[in-house]
Amino acid sequence: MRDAVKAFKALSDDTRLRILNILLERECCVCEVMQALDISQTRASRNLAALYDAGFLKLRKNGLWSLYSIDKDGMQDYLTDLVHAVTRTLEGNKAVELDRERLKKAERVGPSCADRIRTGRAPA
Amino acid sequence: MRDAVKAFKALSDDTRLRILNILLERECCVCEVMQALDISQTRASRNLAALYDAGFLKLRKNGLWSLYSIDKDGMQDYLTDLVHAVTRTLEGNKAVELDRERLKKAERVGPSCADRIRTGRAPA
DNA sequence: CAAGTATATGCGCTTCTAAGCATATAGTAA
DNA sequence: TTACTATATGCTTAGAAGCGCATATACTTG
Repeated sequence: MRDAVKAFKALSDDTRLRILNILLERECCVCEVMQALDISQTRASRNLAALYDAGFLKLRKNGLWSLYSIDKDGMQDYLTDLVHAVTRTLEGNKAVELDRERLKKAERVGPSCADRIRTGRAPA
Repeated sequence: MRDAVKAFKALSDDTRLRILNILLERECCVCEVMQALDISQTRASRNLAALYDAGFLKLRKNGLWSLYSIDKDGMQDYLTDLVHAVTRTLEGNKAVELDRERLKKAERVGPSCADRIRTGRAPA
């Protein structure tokens, strides 16, 4: 039961549902998540870790990048059910559509650069 | 999205998953929940309220009793999906089976009496 | 090797949650 | 009405969660 509680906890947060949403689109590195959701590096990293710990995601390292994606094959069956439920709850949601838009424009650049994109500040 | 988060929050707790489990068996009043899960009146009442607020339960008042049950018909579709997912996560769980056993022996008596049953203390 | 970069994490702060105790509320019964 | 009973709730406290800052870690490149 601990695992089930953990899974539901992982989904009981706005940020993490939004992350799941963009990962349903495609595999992302941390800095792409930052840009798509317009959030800080710490926040992106920590919430990805939470989804990973709960068993929803898999991680592939490529050089400096941590590439997270939904672990469609490795996931427990009941987690797959939950992801479907999430998909349904997010249908037609505005915030979630905006995240998808920003994801399209996201570049695979690091946190400092991504942060400039986020905040609109000029390069140092 | 607020509602979805609320639903997942409602399910991200041991006690509430156990409550859902016994309500899948049958409609219960608060004191039966106390006895089945071996928990206090406050705890039973508050957690039932949380599941109710999230839209999983319906409430029927009969005299002094508040009778809670899973709102199979009135529930949003995605909540139904979640209840199914819960069912699968609880399959074969020992704690949950014990709750079901205790539910069979539970009597529709009030908190003070139920508390004696729970704690094994002699009547005052 | 040193410098640079993408991500993870320790610490601290703030906010949220769970649940106990005591009490309020509402229905019942004499 | 008063006494009793089932449930809800205000107040409080202990613990957990979310996240920012600074820093550590790990990989890459010169």
